[in-house]
Amino acid sequence: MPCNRTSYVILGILSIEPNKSGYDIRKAVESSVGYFWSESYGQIYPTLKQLAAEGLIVPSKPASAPKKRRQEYSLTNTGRACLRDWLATPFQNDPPRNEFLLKLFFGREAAPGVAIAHVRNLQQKNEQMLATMLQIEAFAHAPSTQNPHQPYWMLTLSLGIALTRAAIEWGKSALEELVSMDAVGAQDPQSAEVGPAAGKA
Amino acid sequence: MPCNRTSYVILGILSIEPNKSGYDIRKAVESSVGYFWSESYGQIYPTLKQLAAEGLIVPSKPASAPKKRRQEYSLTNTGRACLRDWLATPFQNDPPRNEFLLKLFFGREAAPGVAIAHVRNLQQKNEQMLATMLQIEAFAHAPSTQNPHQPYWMLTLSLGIALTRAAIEWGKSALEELVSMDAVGAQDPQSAEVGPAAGKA
DNA sequence: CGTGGCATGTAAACGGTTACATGATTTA
DNA sequence: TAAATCATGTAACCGTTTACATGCCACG
Repeated sequence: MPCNRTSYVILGILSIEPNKSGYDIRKAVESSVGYFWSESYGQIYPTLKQLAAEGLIVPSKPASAPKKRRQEYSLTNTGRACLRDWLATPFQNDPPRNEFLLKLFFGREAAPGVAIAHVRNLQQKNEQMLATMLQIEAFAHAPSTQNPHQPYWMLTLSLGIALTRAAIEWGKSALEELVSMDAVGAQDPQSAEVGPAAGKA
Repeated sequence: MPCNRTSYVILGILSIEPNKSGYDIRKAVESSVGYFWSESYGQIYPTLKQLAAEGLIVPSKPASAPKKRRQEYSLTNTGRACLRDWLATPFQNDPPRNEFLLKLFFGREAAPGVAIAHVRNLQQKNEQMLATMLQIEAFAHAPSTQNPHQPYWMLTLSLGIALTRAAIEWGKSALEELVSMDAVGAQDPQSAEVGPAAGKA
């Protein structure tokens, strides 16, 4: 009866590939869902104990090298059922927290070049991210891997690519706008009403 | 010397419009940066005390109605300097946590219609969000409001619009793909049935 | 007079990161 | 044998949400 997301991430990873240790799971999270999720050891190890106590996973020693100080886990049937239940319930995304947008929103208060620097910084990160995502996509298009999960993985990847591309396009015009604002010149701060958004029905 | 983001959000809001209470600040956050930030009373009220103790804001009674049980605050010079310092330092966005993408990633484990339902759910949310954002944009284009902050606010808005549009476009093709996957799966006698519950090693 | 909104706060619980501690195993 | 990496775990701390408690004020 877990309710925290860490549990489900672990169950999900183990549903794809059993016999993983806490260490493995962390690596797997990083390299698979790393662009939209993360887990730390401080979460993983206690949660593994808890899941085992609840019977959703079972510990086992590695068959190949049973002497190693290494504890592997696999899904039980109830664990798999639990994962499926969670998958079938509506998602609820966390309230977004974007420090970049926050600094841009208050950008008027800062020195003229500050917002520009932030946008350039974001552009750089996004371009790098796009490049690696495209690499992954290209690699996945190779006909070698026939994996039943692949279509779902590709969908998450293509959303990432689409969003990053949109952000980069936005960044280009935002930079133009900010540069032209700088050229026009700075004015002294005044109070005004706080906006926008609000519509607030 | 604050370092938590709540402090800076409060300073930022007060930099735009002084003489706000904790209650006001919460409303202002919701209606201005609400699409990419949020603060709860449990954060705001203690932080206000702390900021006042540090001399970054000053409490005052409302001039119009000094009898009201209401504590307003305004920025001090050091408070404004502190805000500016923070604005000038590089942003670092939180590791993203997207439950939708998580459920999509593990979608193969669920019943066939589950991923489709999630995407449709997301589409609906995004379309509604886009509509309200466009409304705000239209409203802001009215020549009435001449506000020095407006260009920065509009930039955050236009990023929101761009990202949401991209997500909606992605959603359309994702739905097509998922529907066709379902159709193929239904035809294929072996992969049609249960997922990896019985099989899948 | 009662309801709903304004307004301020606090305590508990939760989720999560970070830093630390420890030691085994592999490889150079 | 030294260094890197595999591997497990814990304790402290931080940020955040939630639920709760309180009471004022305006309006019908």
